[in-house]
Amino acid sequence: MEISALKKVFIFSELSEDEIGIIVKFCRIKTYNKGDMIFFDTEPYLGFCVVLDGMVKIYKISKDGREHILHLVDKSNTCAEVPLFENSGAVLDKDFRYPANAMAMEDRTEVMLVPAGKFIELINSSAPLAMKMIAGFAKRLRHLNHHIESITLKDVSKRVAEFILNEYNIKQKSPRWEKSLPPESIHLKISKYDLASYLGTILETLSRTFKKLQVDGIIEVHGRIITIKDLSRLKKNAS
Amino acid sequence: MEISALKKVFIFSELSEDEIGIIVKFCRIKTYNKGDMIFFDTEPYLGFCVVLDGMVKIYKISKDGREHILHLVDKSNTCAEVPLFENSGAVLDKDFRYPANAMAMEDRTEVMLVPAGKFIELINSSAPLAMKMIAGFAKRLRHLNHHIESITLKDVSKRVAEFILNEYNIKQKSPRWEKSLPPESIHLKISKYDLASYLGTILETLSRTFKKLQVDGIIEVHGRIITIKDLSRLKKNAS
DNA sequence: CGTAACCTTGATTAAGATCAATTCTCGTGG
DNA sequence: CCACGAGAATTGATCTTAATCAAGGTTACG
Repeated sequence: MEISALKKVFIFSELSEDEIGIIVKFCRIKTYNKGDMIFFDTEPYLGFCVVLDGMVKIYKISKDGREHILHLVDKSNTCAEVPLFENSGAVLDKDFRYPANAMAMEDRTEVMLVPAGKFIELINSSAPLAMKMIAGFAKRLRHLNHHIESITLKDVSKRVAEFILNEYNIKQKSPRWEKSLPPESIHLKISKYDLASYLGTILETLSRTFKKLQVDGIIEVHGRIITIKDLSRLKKNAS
Repeated sequence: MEISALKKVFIFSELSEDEIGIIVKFCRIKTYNKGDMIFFDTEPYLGFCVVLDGMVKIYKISKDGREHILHLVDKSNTCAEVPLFENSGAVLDKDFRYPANAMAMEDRTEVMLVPAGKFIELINSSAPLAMKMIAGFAKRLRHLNHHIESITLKDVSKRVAEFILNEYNIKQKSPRWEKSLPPESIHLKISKYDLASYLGTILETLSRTFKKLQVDGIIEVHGRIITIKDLSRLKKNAS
């Protein structure tokens, strides 16, 4: 793992190579295969995770066994930073647990664990780093607010349309992440089961919703490839 | 407005009276009546708000006119801080808007506006203040995650039970906020219409849900007073 | 005592969850 | 190369929950 890759991690992006070097020294990097657990919500909290490669899902299991995905963390993003700041530094408390479960979604998912105590020390001494943390949280807050809004105010079909549009826009911004794909197509990075859970519905309903959008000539679905056939109608659908 | 009251505001709690004095100097305090708008989501962003007294609801209106309450901000809490950090300091941008609408829920709701630019300067120079901001965001993130989980995984009846329990627990912690109320009763600070919106449902459904819990002997509802009759069953109900 | 805001209740409908049965896809070993 | 089997996805039939539509009741307050 080279330090340059870590500069892409948002909360580290403002730091110098030297500063990143200091952080890396007290971290542990581990590689997981698809389906491997990274942490459980029953485990004591040790620190937050940086996903260096692959994809991680953060999810909860309700009492009756249903699963709900809180978010999907891909390369260069972080998870489980929130508990860092919840107890004003008293993270060493043995009763402190991870707030959810984390599972690797791809083979060779690489995760760096940043120990809580060490990191708190560092952030206390660096205002710019603290600012970067805040910005990251702000972004996520905004996203969650929007997500709640979607789930409570929109029906499944609108949420799906919105999701596709969103992925499409992200793809437009980052030039050719996948080259073999035509520009009007997107590639789902997760299974439809997981996507359904993320959108606050279930697999069957998602499947039917895709079908309807397809029959209406708005999109085309081939496995994990979704091709937009009628962008303006898709937009209208997302409302 | 005395400075001591501002020390109760979470993000200011770490500051000295002198430092708070500096902040207050560049802020503007305004009083609103019930139903008055504090800001609209179409308005340019000027800064964040501290609710000094009363209650404020933060909400969005969907295209078809439905309203959804994102959160309720009471005395000593803040709102609209997220945009502060979203544009890495470029908050002076005229295109920057408030992310939602804010309305006063009570007469004589007192709100202090903290201008974005001035506050960013301040926070850049103060690590403890930055830490406080982060902690506040972390707390809110946790709450939103939990809220999403509730809305997607639980039915209305469970959400209502959970809400009542939560209010009950908060009341237990803060000794005698309302003295005339028996300990097993809670007082809704908002209308049932607003509560329904907050819980991701509608007034009629909430009304029926209260009714069912009442018929089952779990709670008793008299206007805005809810009395818990069977705590253990309420807990079981919240699952 | 009248009216407006707030709340309750009932009847109906629609969206989506659940249950169940297939089919599709793809990696693995024979 | 084929066959098998597991996981993923589709499709259909049915059922449940909660939204919608509609009407009436309560409360608060001038």
